Amino acid sequence: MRQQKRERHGKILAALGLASNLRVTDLARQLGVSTETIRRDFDELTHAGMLNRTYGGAVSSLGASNTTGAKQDLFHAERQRIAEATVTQVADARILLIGSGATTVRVAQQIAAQLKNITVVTHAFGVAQALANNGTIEVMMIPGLYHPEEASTTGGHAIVFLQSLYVDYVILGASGLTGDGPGSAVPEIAAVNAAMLGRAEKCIVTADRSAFNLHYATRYADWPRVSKLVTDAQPPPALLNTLRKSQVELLVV
Amino acid sequence: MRQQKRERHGKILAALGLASNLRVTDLARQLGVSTETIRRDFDELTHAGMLNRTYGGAVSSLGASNTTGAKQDLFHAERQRIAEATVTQVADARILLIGSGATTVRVAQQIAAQLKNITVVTHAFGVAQALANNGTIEVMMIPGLYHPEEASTTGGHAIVFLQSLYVDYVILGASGLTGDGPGSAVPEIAAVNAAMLGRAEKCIVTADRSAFNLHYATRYADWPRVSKLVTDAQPPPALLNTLRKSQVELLVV
DNA sequence: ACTAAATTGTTGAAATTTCAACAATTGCAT
DNA sequence: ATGCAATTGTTGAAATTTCAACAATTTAGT
Repeated sequence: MRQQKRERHGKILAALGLASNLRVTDLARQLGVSTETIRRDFDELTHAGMLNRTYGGAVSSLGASNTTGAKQDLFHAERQRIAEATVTQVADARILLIGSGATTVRVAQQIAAQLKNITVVTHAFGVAQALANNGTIEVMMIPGLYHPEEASTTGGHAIVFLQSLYVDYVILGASGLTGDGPGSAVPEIAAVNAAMLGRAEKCIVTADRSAFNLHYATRYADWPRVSKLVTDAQPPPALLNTLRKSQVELLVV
Repeated sequence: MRQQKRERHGKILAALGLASNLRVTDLARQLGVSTETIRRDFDELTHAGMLNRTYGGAVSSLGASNTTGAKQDLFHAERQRIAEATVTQVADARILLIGSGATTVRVAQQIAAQLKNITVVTHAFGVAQALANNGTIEVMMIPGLYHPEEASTTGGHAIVFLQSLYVDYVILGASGLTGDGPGSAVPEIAAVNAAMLGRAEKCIVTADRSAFNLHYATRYADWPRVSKLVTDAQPPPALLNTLRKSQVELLVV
């Protein structure tokens, strides 16, 4: 009967692929064994790191939680400081645009906590949901093709929509910062960022130190068009020089 | 106090991003409210299609379809049957519109599992995220004001955007089905639904039996404009009669 | 066939969750 | 301020799960 156990474990894992969460009782009936057997199976599979227990059941440990989890934690504290500093820069805003990325979502959470009675236009799902907490903020979603990895809308519809806007500030993230300008690893996002850039009085770029000197094909702006750069470490000398020449206000937190 | 509720819902959603599964008890202690409050929050967020209940907790609905939990979500199995039946009705579609609600999110999950190379236009975050995994489906988000409780876009921008579309099918949910027509509990959603209705060759309404004879102020359609109704139980006689007179094709699964 | 070990089932009590009904509180409009 | 509606808290009983202990069954090796 040793083999039946392996078979069962395989079935359990397969079932987890179909259903995000399983219940001890259902699985016992489904596989024709007692609930205690399933419970013991869960224990073993949990120990092997294949699933996580819930009260009465189990969920896959391969869920969406760990996709970006580790990466986000890496600069968690830094992003928090960047977000807090960025919010102080837009305290007088009445309407603003916010781009996509881990840092901008953090900024949105800070805005939700500190500002009131403003309007935010965004193409990032995470930003919209972060701002929804605050009942006094109106959130406008930009149309477009949904981009799963960035959880944002992109494409022509997004860019056309932006043409009819003009706001106080635009807050953008960046995965790369070079002498040429800020860039994004995702071309579709870069295109939307570029379109956003022209639609605001002032442009604030936020990025942590990991973006320094990272070069991506899709640069979305020239430095002279950027008003402020908020980051968590002193940029390398060459970049620093370009920033000064381009009159970009630098904020290191 | 309405604001605290939205805040909590946002925190719950955020917590789901960190931990793939949450427990009612933990969340209650963490947010400093009673377990019953969390339970009610879960109910509402489930209705919006943002999460799935487990015994004692909840998991993100972004995973896959959930074949368990008859008692957890009272109409879980029914919704699954409705979703499966609905997909068979649109198997020949090349482009379709999908509305918001727990049932339509489930339909989207089924579509992601079964259809390929189609375009879906939606205003519901949950629908977009459900379809994202299937690499062959193009998802277009409708612009508009973000509505936290329904996790959908609404308002004038959404309705104007819809005017430029014409698709094969539109799939809508309904919180109430009366002799007058299908209705939504949320006026903003009803307005978008009404706008969607005119932009498709055929209109399919999906609703579980709990919607029968529920009357809301915001009816979004007359029955003659509905092509099919997919539900899980025989409607009451009066409604049945109206459906027949209005030539609504009825599908009970 | 026999034994020892592993696996699985059974049972009842304890812990936890759910559910419904009702009370208390809060927010908002008149 | 007053009243109404929405939100939240409280309570106790019912349903469900967990846990530990023990019994029954199956497997593997000799």
